[in-house]
Amino acid sequence: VSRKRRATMQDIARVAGVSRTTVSFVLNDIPDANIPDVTRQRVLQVARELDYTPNAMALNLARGKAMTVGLIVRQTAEQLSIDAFLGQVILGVMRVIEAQGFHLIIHAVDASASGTETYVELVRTRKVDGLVISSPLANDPEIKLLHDEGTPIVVHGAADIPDVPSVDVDNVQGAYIAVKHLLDLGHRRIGHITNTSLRYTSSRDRLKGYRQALDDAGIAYDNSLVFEGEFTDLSGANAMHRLLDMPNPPTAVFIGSDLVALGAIGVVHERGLRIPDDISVIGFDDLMFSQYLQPPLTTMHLPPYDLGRRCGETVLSIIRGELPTSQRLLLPTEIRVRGSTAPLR
Amino acid sequence: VSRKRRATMQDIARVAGVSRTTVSFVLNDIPDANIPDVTRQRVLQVARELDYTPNAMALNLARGKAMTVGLIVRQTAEQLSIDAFLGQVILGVMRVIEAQGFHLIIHAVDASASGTETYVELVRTRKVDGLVISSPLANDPEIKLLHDEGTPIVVHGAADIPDVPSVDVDNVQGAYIAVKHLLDLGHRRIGHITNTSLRYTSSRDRLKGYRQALDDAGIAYDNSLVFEGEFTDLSGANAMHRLLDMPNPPTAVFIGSDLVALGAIGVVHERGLRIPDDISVIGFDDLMFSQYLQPPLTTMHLPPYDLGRRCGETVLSIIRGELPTSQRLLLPTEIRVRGSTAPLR
DNA sequence: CTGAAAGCGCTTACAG
DNA sequence: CTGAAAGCGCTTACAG
Repeated sequence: VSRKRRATMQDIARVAGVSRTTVSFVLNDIPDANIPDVTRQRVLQVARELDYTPNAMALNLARGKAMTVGLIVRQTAEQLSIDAFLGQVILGVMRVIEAQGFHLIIHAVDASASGTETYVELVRTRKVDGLVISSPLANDPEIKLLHDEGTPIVVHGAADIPDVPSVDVDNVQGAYIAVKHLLDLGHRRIGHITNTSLRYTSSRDRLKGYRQALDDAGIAYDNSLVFEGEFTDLSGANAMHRLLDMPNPPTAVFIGSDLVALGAIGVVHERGLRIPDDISVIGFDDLMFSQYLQPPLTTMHLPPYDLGRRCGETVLSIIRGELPTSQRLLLPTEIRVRGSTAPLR
Repeated sequence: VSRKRRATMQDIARVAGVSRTTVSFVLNDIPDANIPDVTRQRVLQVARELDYTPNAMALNLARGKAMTVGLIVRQTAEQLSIDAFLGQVILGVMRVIEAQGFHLIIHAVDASASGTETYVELVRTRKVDGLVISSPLANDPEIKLLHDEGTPIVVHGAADIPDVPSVDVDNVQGAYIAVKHLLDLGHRRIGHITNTSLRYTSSRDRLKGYRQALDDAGIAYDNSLVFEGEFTDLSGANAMHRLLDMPNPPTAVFIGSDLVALGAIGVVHERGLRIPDDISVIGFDDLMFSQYLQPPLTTMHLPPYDLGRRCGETVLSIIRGELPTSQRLLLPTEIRVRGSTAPLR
């Protein structure tokens, strides 16, 4: 079962009795090269007979483009396993770039690792023409570095790196809407469990929205009502325990991630409390299963596919040398009011 | 912000005052080339100064290897969005191949599309050295074709293509265990909703396990108790409606996918019935959220990360020219008994 | 209209 | 020990 040697342009040239140049011109449909139709047809015919397919490595080397973009996912194995979004984001990026003849190399790097040598290598070796970096930390030094070197790069999920184009969901606004919803229901003592460490901008922005909403309602920010989640259900469970252990626990809680909410909700049930009767819960992300919880989870819906699509469009436009129209693209989020939130009793 | 031109071996050779050959020998640490240490150090020094990184396109062209493997996902956008496994499988493949210096190109192709021109192109253009194909249909003609042409290829999630190496979960055994569990609880009238169309081998194998378990218990197979799911919660809802509309509905149902089960469970609740009191439900896949349902879903646990890992190891060994030790690798599945199944009343 | 030639950046026998 | 040269498979000015 040895691999059969594939035909090259050289082979076509030989069989068709023309030069490699002519073959290249015909196959690439070069407009200026006025190849007579007889020659053209002959070349095409031979190419078909030899089952010719261009060698991408040679072609890309000659053209100086890898025709590949890298998608860097900054998450640990665990986070990745439960991130229901990833598939959609990947798909969005993929569809857009494949439509332009590019392919997608995906690479995961642990959030903990410095990661310098991993994805920087991808661009230094020119295996990729550009990068989409998902969920980086608040200040990844490599990103700025790569960007300053002229690497086409777009950040998804964090946006405070100066000058680097980014696509993100409007976390501040989303969190604001979520907390506003609770306030409108009459809640005044509202807890918050972040989606992850405050080293992540998503987490910081959602906290900011939470604070703004409270502020606008004239409620003082109480730091003892805020706990950090860590992308996991377990972290949500821990935080909820501490919230419920308080002498004066909140009547509602805004959780920055449906996944984290899952663990938190489990704890509420474990303790024999009822949602939303005893405590209202609103999440963030609108994961697929959120609507199936008992009661269905009120949450903020994100557009993961669109996020991927916009990321893809942005890198491509930078690669093509067009400047992106917007340096920073914020996609809106939408509230999905379901059964887990109710008026304060 | 124009991209700065990166140094080439030529540059190093010029600056260090040696030939490109010598540079290549030093940088690649060729054992036979007995380069004197002074020369070696000088070359390495210059390489460092020029911030040299080899050009992957040139290197790969010269070596005739793309150092890339493709992961083909045969799912529609919708399926992909809710497939919580994908992330883990991708990660498993990635970790293994990156450890060997390879990268992962991921490509989704609609289950409906014939898909000939999409991923076959990936290998014809030599953009990838091998392929992992996930969840193909029962008989994808391209796979056999590629395999016969000598393409290193491993199939994940279907395994009845002659001679083509595959890695899968033991679906027959898993389904058998699941149904056996219901039988042991005293159920005799057991419905089945498949995970997807019977064109998929996973679906067929799970149906087979269901039949075997019934058979071993001396229960005749009743076709009217079996409905096809389609990877979606909605399809599960539809099937459950039909099951419950029967004059003599089942007391338990084995659903070939937790996702499909989600829809089915919703219908049970909608109708005011209780799980497991009125009907026992067992799923398959053990998705992350399954344990959080009310009641927690009894289901069969799969090892997605390991599946990815084994797939990666297998393609790599084929690429390296070692024959895979096992043509067909079946990973075991484990039952997770939780609250959704109970003894027949 | 078409070919010879140089180039993309690397590898690797083959000579000295 | 090290260099000149051919090769990987393509592109693309530059001549005729």
